[in-house]
Amino acid sequence: MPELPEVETVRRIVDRAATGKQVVGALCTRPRLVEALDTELGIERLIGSRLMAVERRAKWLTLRFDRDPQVILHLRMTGQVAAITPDGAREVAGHPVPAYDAPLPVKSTHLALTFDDGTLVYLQDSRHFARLTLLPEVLVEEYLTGRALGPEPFEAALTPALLATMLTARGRTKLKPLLLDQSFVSGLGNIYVDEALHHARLHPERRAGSLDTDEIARLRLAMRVVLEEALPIGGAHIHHGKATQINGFPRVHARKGELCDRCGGVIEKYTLAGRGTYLCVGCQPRV
DNA sequence: AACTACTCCTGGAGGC
DNA sequence: TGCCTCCAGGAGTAGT
Repeated sequence: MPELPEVETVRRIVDRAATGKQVVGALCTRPRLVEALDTELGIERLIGSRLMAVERRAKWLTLRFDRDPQVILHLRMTGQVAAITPDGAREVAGHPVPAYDAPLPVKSTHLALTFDDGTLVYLQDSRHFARLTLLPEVLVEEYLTGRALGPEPFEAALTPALLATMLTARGRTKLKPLLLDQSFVSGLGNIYVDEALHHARLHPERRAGSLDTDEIARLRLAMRVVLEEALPIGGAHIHHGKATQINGFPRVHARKGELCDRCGGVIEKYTLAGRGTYLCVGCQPRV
């Protein structure tokens, strides 16, 4: 599922392919994908606009144009973005379905932007959860602020001391649902929470307030490490509950029944907070 | 504050 | 092969 590394990969792809170029065609085949705030609805209103920057905050992308409306995009669970440049080169990121080398567009291609040099940007979303918001520039910041996003794990502001304070404030909450809560820390989703907790050798049901100083430091480092190692490989490669390991990642998620690379323990799966949760019984003790 | 349940939605997997 | 059922979960909201 698109989490911070996958969304950052999408950001880089769209930025490389289309920043500085002008929209000459905009087509949306599924009206519910697009919502408009304080502005007229209609993706075709982007025609004539020049893309100035592609920004990311947690899992939210902002496409900045030289005139309104601006675009905020969230891929949710099954969003996928592809950019095809005039030389035929293609870059794809996000959800693995459809296959990255599938001919495009496909049935689930709901949005197509054409730029002035012929570059195409497609949005696929088989389950229709992705949302694209059109809004005036003056509302972009307010919209993102309204998401009440906590700090991203990379932010310098997220010091061990701050994390300790935050954990204390949510002392009775189990780590897994807490790390999934975007208002606590932002950017992690189900995959990276499992990976971070495994890296930190912490059980997903540990209470936030029960961590000692060393464990807090481990958790902080772990969140950074798992995101960092996923970025160069374009995020996790998980398809139908099976992980394809690249450079040893992911280490637990979608690896039920396999053995932990670190301790040789068995990786188990169960449901916690309504989410498929993977952990190593060897190195993530309950206590 | 913490937790559960529900909504959005479809494609693929598994059962028979 | 074909039908059926179930499951996957990011964010938002509502209810306990």
